[in-house]
Amino acid sequence: MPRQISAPRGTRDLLPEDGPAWERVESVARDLSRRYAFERIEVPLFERAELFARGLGESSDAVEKEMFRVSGARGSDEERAAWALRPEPTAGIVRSFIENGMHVRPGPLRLTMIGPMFRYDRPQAGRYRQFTQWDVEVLGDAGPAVDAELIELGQRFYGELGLTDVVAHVNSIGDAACRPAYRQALVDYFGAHLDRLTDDSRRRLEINPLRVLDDKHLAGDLVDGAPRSTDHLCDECRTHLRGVLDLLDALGVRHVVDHRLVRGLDYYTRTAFEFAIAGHEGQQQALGGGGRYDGLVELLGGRATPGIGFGIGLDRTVLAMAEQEVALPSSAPLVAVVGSGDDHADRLRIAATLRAAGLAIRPDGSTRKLGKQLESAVKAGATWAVIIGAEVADEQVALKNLATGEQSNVAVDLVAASING
RNA sequence: GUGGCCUUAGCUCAACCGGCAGAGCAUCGGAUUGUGGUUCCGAAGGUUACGGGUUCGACCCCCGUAGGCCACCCCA
Repeated sequence: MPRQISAPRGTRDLLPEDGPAWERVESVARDLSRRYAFERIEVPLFERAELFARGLGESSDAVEKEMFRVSGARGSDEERAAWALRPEPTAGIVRSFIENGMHVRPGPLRLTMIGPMFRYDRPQAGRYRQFTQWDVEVLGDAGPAVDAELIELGQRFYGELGLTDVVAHVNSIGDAACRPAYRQALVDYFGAHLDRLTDDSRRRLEINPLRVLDDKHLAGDLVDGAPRSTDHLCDECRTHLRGVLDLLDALGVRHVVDHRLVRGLDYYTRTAFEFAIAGHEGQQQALGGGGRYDGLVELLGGRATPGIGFGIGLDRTVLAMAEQEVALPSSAPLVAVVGSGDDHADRLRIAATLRAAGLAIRPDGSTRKLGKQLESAVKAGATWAVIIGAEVADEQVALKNLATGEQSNVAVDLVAASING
């Protein structure tokens, strides 16, 4: 017996019973993408590692310790270390935007994608090394209206899935004009309380002071006394944030201003937001997040173009739906086609006819007795059975409702209407 | 990357102090040749995660590895 091989750490298989919830989540995401006029884009699952290092920032966790390196079979060590699986979608999409000269397209450009992301992190419930995100990006729109529109879109997504208790956390972390002063204010403040910081935070204070605010070990009074980014915004950033918040109020979108929300990636400017679910204080409460990245396109070599987007974690969304026991819409009826003896030609012929009429058909391929075939049909989730007998000579079959047991002879042409009626 | 708990049949779990690995559910087959769900009978399913060690003897004790869960770090 060969040794058994198991799935890589931090990955899992989606099994047939997981299908309906994922179908639901993906179909709502796709339908909202359509209704919000996003166009589909696909970019590679791996890129040059340098793209992520430059785009997300060397000091971001995703680059510093979660980069999932891949190597080609040939080439120098240098070449083989040059690739990484994407930890998030934005850098690749912006790369594609620049590379394909998309700035000449009529803007603003609204792009969307659903696909797997990879982070070499320690696995935990709701945290995987391969996970799936629904991503939307808008390039070429600097105004606050699009910020509000995206936050509203995220909230609508959860709402349409039946997830309650999702709150949008919103903050502004300023831009190139005002962030340096805010950084300095944080350095001054936390520098005066070095003894109360963790080692990690002391290190962050030098590399990226904003992220000290992320530290959950920070004492409450230290947090309350810390400088707030919203108090250090330049006029443009303050006006922008005001605009976003006013629009959210006008739209009735549930949100809170969260002064500790700074986001882990370096490319964000101004608006940062996160969708958090209640009841997960601390842990994996972030179902999705995003923000504005007005400097990223230029940073990656394109002409200056404002951008904003979000990524929503579909794994955590599915998990939250299971926890809250959200009901899934009932699926289309499944019809089994059963018969007796070796009448498979009739079974398959009628199955094809019914499929052409749009029904989901599961023909029984066995020669087992009818009772066994019906039993297996029920176990497979069929709600109707088409039983083929002598009447097939007149293009008639017995149509049985497996829930009620009712049965009657119906012309093959009328089966679909009988079931759907 | 740090720490704690855990791993026995597909699933949920038993197995006394170290003495022949079991049950329920699920699966498959059968209960006088055309109708399922209940019931009854039966079958199959295991290198006890993997590798070493101690012992006459290891699911059980020791070491290592892998994986899972939880809490950190951080995030989706």
